[in-house]
Amino acid sequence: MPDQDTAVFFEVFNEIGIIEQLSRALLEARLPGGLIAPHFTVLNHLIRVGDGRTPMDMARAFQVPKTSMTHTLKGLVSHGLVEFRSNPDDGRSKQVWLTDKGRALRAAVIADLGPDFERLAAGFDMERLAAIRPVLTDLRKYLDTARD
Amino acid sequence: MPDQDTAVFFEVFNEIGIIEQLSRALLEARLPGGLIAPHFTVLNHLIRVGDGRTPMDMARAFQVPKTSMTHTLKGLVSHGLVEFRSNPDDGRSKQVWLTDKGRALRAAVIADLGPDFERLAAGFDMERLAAIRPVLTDLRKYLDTARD
DNA sequence: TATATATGGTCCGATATCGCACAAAATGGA
DNA sequence: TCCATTTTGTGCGATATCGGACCATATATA
Repeated sequence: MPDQDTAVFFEVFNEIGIIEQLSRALLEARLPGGLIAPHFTVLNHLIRVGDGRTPMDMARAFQVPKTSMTHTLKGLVSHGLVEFRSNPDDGRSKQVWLTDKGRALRAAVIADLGPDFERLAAGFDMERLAAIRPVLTDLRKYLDTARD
Repeated sequence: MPDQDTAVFFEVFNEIGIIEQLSRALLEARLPGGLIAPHFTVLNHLIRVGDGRTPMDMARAFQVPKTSMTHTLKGLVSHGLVEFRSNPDDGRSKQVWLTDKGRALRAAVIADLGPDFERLAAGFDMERLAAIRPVLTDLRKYLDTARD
């Protein structure tokens, strides 16, 4: 029988897993053909933390194998949404930079999601949602640092 | 520029996506070889809502294509964790039942996660985590009904 | 400096995910 | 009842994910 704290984690992670699947479906419904959630996630990450990250930086940030990141980036490059530049500080690695097309696509997808979110906001208490955001942010940061 | 409500949804879904990836890594580190998160998720779902669901029931519950569910269930059957029974009410479909081995495995994995969660609980304010759980549950239910 | 070890990225093969098409069975309407 | 439509599950091919191996480069150590 799990104790109280572990039960809370278990239940929270379980709910988060289901919500992630549902929200991913919402997102992918607005992505152009050939792009899936991981592609958008990378574009978004590069906006949030800034251009010029290396593939390994992002593989670690998303806790995915570096081979998966290679593959995702290859898709983004082939669509002209990001570009590689050599890393002046480290000959082994590359930097990933957004193209104008990449920035524009991210903005367009977010704009397209607007009506979806508007519709959802009409049926849910947004005060409660806004209230949990800081906790989720802290939890995300905590889990991110707690893995070693 | 997205309005306030859509921004909240966007940020919450973004945090949830990252937390899901991190928590999935925690889970899969405790699963025996050959099993990945979707396998465990199915076992867990069958405990939560009860045995005897059909593959389509679960594909809908997880918002996953039915072909993906077929594949996941095939893996669980091959490991002896669930079994199919014919559906007396509908000749097209099957029912999925947990085996003793399946129930035991789920319990063992949860037990193995205990220490991980204990360690995490030591560094995070569990009051705040417990407080967001009902909101996540309501959000999950809301999103689940809002898709049509 | 010379060498061993660690790290970044890619290739390759195995498994997972998913859209499409199909067959079997159920449902609904004439 | 008959037939069209819907629904459930699976086979198949294309893409995604991931572990292991590998090379190039950086870092640590003697």
